[in-house]
Amino acid sequence: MITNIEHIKKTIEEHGLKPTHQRLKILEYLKEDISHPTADQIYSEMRKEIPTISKTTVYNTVNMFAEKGIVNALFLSKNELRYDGDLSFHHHFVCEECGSLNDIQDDENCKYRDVKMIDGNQINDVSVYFTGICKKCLAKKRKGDEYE
Amino acid sequence: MITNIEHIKKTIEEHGLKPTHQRLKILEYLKEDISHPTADQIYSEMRKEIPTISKTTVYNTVNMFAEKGIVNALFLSKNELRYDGDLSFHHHFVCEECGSLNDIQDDENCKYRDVKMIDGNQINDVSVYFTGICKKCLAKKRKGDEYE
DNA sequence: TATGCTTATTTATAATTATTATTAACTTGT
DNA sequence: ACAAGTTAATAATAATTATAAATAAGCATA
Repeated sequence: MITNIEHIKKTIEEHGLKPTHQRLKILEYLKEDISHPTADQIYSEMRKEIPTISKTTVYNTVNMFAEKGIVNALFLSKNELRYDGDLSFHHHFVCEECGSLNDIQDDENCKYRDVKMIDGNQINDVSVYFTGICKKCLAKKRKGDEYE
Repeated sequence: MITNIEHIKKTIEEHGLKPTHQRLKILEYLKEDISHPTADQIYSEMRKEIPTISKTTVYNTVNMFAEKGIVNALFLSKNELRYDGDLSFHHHFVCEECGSLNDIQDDENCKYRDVKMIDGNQINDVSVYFTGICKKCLAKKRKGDEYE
């Protein structure tokens, strides 16, 4: 699926927002970048193309996007609110060693996917977060062990 | 299960920490209170019994507890880091309307409970967060509809 | 049991950082 | 050109962390 600029524009308009230059660029970036950037990282990236952009605009825009459900806000660790333009059902893994964040594809182990109601509460969304030690850090550890 | 002060003390010592008055009281509170308080709420509560306690101590203590795995840190929304003294496997539900936070007991729908490895990454912990509209807010809405 | 010494812990203060509020300037469509 | 919405610059707020001084606890020695 190609996420071209026309598609981006359509998404923004469909949610009742005007497709301004800033909004188009920010959403385009969030759809293409898989690193789940913070508002500050988005700001730095946007300044390359829109040098006059302000942090306020970035915050306003991503907040609106998140409210409208155009992107997902990820609460992964203290002082780090990240944004994810990938709306497909997937999970997130944070490495306790290096702090890296990776997507985990749902493999049918989470049966909550289609749950609509629990204990009388209406469920709109489910997020699954994993923490542990990532592939790379495990390899590094094993390599370290050889010389101990 | 009674979480008495001796048990609290043992838990702290077993994790290599000295069972100071402040630490005992903070952990005792986190084990008894089910409201998942923020650091600030813990600070307010502790001042009732330890009027000289500082915020720094609260932050240091809960950070250490979370690092050692004595309590869980919950990242639920921006600007709100909450702490949970209940280490049993359970999930959390945040109401989009009123912001309330409730526990959700695991009902075997999350098969990730015992997963130890995904894509070569070592999994140490899994957290499931639900968002939606809580029982109370649903009732309020229905009541409101009657008069529309 | 008391005394000093050492280290860990707590406290008070200041600094930092992420985010939001405010308001003026700017765009865009009619 | 006008009106409405959007952006940008600045200031304000709030959560958290850093720093360093004060306190408390542990322990050996007398």
